[in-house]
Amino acid sequence: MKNQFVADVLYKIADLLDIKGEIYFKTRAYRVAAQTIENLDEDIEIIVRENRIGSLPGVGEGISKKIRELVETGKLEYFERLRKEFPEGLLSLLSIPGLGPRKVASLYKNLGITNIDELRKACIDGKLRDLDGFGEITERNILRGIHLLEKTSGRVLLNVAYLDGNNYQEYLKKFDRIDKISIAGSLRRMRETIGDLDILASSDYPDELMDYFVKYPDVQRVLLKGRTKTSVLLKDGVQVDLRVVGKESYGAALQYFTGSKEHNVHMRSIAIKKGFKLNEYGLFDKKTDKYIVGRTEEEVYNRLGMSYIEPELRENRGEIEAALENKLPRIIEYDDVKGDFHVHSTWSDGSDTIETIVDNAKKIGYSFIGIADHSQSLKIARGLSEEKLIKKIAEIERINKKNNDIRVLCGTECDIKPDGSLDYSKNVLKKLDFVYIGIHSKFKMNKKEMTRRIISGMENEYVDFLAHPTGRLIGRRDPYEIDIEQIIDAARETNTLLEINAFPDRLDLNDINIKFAKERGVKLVLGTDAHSISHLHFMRFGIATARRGWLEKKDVLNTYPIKEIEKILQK
DNA sequence: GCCGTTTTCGGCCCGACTGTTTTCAGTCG
Repeated sequence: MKNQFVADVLYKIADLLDIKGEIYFKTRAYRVAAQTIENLDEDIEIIVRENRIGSLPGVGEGISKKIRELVETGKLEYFERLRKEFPEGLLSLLSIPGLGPRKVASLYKNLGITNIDELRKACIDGKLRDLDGFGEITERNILRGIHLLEKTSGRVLLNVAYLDGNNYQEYLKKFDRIDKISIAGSLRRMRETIGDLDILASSDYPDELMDYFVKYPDVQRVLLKGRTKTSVLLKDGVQVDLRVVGKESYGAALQYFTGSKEHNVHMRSIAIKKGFKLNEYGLFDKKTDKYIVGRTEEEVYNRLGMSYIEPELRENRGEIEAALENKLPRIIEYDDVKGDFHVHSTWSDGSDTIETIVDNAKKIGYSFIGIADHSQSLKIARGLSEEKLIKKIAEIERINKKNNDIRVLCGTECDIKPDGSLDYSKNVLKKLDFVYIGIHSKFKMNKKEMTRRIISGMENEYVDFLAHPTGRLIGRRDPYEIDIEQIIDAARETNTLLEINAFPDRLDLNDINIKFAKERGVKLVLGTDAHSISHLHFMRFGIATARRGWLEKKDVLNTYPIKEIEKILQK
């Protein structure tokens, strides 16, 4: 699929046009089109072939032509020309906090700055302060921005932000003149990475609340401070924004600050069409400015003729249209999951014994727990030989006899070898309660070979689940070269469930592919890939990703009663 | 550049804060 490639080119065109000083609405048009392509659950090449580009929302005549050229030739003349007008590194300057297209253009035009290193030097030399609109403070802020960008690459993983957010929220709840408080922003939507953390509160004492907010022990620096908005930088590099609004605006503000930006833009344009004005203070009559609703999010959605939209769905991927028709799926809830399939024990590279894992699973309230250790060829992770695996099956039988309130399932995470064969014989595989397969070596095969390798694995009759299907590690390793559509189709044909690996740096499959798999009739299975009992709680992030992929309870094996799961696995 | 219960031209989401100004442009979300 070339979808991401096409979207990236459109985003870059928008950035370049911004720097060129093109009108805002033109560059926005490119970004809207890019977002549409990015969120498609269909291959753009097929859409081009069938002459359906023009029917995509936000894609008109001009951009249609450009997409066609890009898909058919792999290049775009217009983009190449535009790119030649500016040096290569200029776009990277836009990712520095505080620098937008106007300032970047001025830096380039007046000082000839083309990349981050040159900008850093110019700041240190005090060259920026003479430019219109720049000063000494700007220089310092840019230097800080560069430092921050290099330290954190701008975003943190969901689990880090989740912990920071909850701890901060607990601290703020101790302020006794606070009425309401919620996490908002991309953390509330449970995106896989979080740029900064948004917290919303309502209080009749905003000044005192802001004073209390900046005294949090983990605060490194206060970035800005006002009556309604204050931002701080935590010691771990995460930025936290607190917004304070009145009670009558709380729902509208929560809706607004939860985003996504694209969801909000769409919401507001619907409000306008229906004769309203929507902002963070409420829903107002467009003509008279009279306040209509705003205390709760439900009120806002309902008054606009929509059903309530869960935060995880708010990415402008069709949820607004579905809510208008009252056709949103009832997505899986966080307490629907009855157990975990993907847990490593001391038998391979896990740090806890099966008994400890079982005790913790019981405490969580699970009705089953699946132990899936590595297979024999994965020496680095102390993969089990067939003999050892047989012994492990016996140990799990013993543990099951001692425990009536939880069922322990013995599985494996069996390696798919480069030739597509599996790392255990069928004789052994058939003795297990379930079989995960996964890629753990030779990641750099070409697309055709890698796709064939994985599909060969799935064709084995004893295989139940495909672990971390794309192999990506967020921020560290790209997905393997695979044809995800072929994999999804093969999963349906071979009755293999695709995993949503809940480990925070994997979250694999991701939300878009999950939605795609569901639409193709494939079921999914959640696994934490826990290597210690503290990782069992990562399940939350897997469920969040399932919710972002529009999954319902029935789409996820972990929500079924254990009797039914055993029946399904025996087939 | 896109789009149409305000429509084929003229809008396009909108408010807060900062730094640089002396009334506002730029950035952010």
